[in-house]
Amino acid sequence: MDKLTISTAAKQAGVGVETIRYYQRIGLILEPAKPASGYRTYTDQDVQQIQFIQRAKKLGFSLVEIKTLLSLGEGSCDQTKQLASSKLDDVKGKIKDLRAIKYTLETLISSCEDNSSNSSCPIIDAISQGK
Amino acid sequence: MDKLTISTAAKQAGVGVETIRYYQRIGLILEPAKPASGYRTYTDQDVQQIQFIQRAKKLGFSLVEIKTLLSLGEGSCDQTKQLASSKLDDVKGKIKDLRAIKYTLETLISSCEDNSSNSSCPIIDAISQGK
DNA sequence: CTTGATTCCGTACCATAGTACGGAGTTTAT
DNA sequence: ATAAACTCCGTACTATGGTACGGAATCAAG
Repeated sequence: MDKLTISTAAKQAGVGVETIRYYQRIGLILEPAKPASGYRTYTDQDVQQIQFIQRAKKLGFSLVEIKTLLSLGEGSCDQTKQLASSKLDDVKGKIKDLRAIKYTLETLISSCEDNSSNSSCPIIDAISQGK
Repeated sequence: MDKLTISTAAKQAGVGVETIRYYQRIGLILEPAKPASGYRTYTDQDVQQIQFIQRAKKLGFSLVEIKTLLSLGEGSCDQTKQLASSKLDDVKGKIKDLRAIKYTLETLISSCEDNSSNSSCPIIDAISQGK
């Protein structure tokens, strides 16, 4: 089970053909050499690599970061760990920001629930006044 | 203190001139009428509206959603509340996703700390294997 | 051997929220 | 009154992660 066409490889990796081409365009994966005549062929390794990219994406890594991850490979555990740690910091920061937003929205929504007036809106008022 | 130039208005609202023009282009705010000759003038109300937009952005609303918020105004508290509630749901969903990512990253990083090998990396291995 | 599906490749387009550029007109300061 | 600074306006470009299009080449099936 090697020698896949691009559409078969895409199907196996769970992405679209255009996504593979896009990854090739930005240098995230290599284009298999083109045979003298005919279509390029993909291997299981290629599929694995695309799946690696998809899983790294789910962890919040950007394609640029994933490029670094791929270039580091197995042999640079320390640098890889640093990348993951800085991503973890990002994630923690985002969670903190979102929790503040969540709290504010909850407050605004409940102030709206206590509102009997039909000519004013506490949410609009609050945003207008700078909270 | 009315009759501001665009750069004064921008400064007061805490945005760039180009941001004001951009908001006008997408119909988020109105361009003041152009006097027969000379520069358009902005009022304190215009500045207030730009600040409203900035505050709504900080709550996670997109410019399209803010457009709706502005068109609803004071008189549609119910619809405004619905918009805020659905935004709250978004935020909660994002927090949940980020917490899962945070947990995974923490696990990966600590597995890296226990790693003495210099020829393999548990993070890379985990992403390769689909966790 | 012809038809239909696939591939290849370059280029353009989508959303989002701006930022930059360039030339012409206007205003302000000296 | 002239130079510097600001405004106006349209258009293009930025980043991110793809998606779409169109024509030519190639492959697979009948």
